[in-house]
Amino acid sequence: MQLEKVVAYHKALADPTRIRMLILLADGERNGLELAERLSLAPATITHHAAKLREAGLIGERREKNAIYFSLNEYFLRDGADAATELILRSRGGSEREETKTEMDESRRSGEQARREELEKYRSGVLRSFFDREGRLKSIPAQLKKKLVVLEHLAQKLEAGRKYPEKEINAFIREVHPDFATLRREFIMHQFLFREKEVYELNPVEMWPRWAELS
Amino acid sequence: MQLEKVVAYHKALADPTRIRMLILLADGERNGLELAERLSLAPATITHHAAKLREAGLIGERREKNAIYFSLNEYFLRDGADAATELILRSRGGSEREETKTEMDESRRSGEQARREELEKYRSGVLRSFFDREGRLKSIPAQLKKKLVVLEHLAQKLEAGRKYPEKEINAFIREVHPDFATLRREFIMHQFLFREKEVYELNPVEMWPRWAELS
DNA sequence: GATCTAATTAGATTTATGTCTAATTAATTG
DNA sequence: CAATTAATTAGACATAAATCTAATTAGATC
Repeated sequence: MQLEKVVAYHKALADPTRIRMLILLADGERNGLELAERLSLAPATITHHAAKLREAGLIGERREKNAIYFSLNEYFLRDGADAATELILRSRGGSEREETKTEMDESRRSGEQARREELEKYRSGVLRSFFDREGRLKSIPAQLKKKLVVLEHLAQKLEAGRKYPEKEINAFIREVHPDFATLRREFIMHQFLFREKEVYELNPVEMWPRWAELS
Repeated sequence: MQLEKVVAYHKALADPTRIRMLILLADGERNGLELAERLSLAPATITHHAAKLREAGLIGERREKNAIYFSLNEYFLRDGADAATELILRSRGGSEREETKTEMDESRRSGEQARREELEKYRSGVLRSFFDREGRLKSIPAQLKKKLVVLEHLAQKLEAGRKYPEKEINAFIREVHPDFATLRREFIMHQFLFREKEVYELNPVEMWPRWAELS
């Protein structure tokens, strides 16, 4: 998933030897033995680190004779850095009030409490109007906020960390609505689920969209 | 040093739990127990991760009552990402020829060989004219390229990985030139050395400036 | 095909890291 | 000051990671 990608990227850069390799490569191609020599390491160690950099997409390689020349993938380097900040900061932005709890007096606090209740009322209202008594989805809401409420409700029935093959996801969705293809796509688009080669998995809740902040 | 800072930053982000904490914090302050609850972890685990995020400067904290509220330091998040790409890509840029070894025929190759010899000739020329027979520096070159040759020459006499207290560095420099303050500053400015509270240490050679590419 | 060079794999070792439980400290409130 | 709540520390455990040596594979060359 996105999260794991970001973690892998940072893991790749979380070692001084690998950074030094990249600095060297930023200056031009180098083969394994050259890198080993420059960094005073055994060739096997270079192979080890090269594998990690390769997985993160940070280097390219090219064979010449029986040597392999590594090069820096500058694009991925910049791109990975962006992906991380975006993943983390994506959500934040809407409210932006930044009002600390210290400053909140009792009346405000109960105002917050009231808001929570109001949201829950909105939520249950949406659910009541879009699901029938058997728990089947009558239709897919057109309005974004309502759609997210519905998707969240369904996503909560899935198990965190468990891997669902496509068939299973389809079956799960079909239990509540015939158009499993559309709903499956919505789950992906809105980051409730992520797919990795035909296998679906729940994203951590922090990555789910926050409909409460929508108009 | 810079390198270690960059590594520490990436280490901090190289764990899914910590990323999830930051995502949560991007949405607003949270105290330890709240985080533990949201992530289904023991409070002690949050303390552990908070320490790492704190070291990397990625979070701020604020005490209220007997709870501690953490918040995302958005500035450091973006800044750290930049620092990394800059450290790696800094040097590259000058030549930019990007001509692979495959394309190089024999004549080109010997041209490269010739260049290397020429550089070495330049280098020894500079050293001969700026150092006297006792190995003392006659004067600090004004021209950047020559200055770098001189600094590199001196830096090579220091031991990689060893920590030099200020006194020692001063003594080392004074052996070849009376103005140790100026030279010490030059070493820092040009990234041969880095300082961390009165202690100096050699940067890895990849971080040294490449005078060969200067005019 | 024998030889050489470069890279990889396998396996061992050591160190670092993430998580937990239990005990402890810190601050707040009755 | 007793009781409560939140955070930290200490220690244990399990897993992951970095490095090395030795053996193996891959390609090129004689």
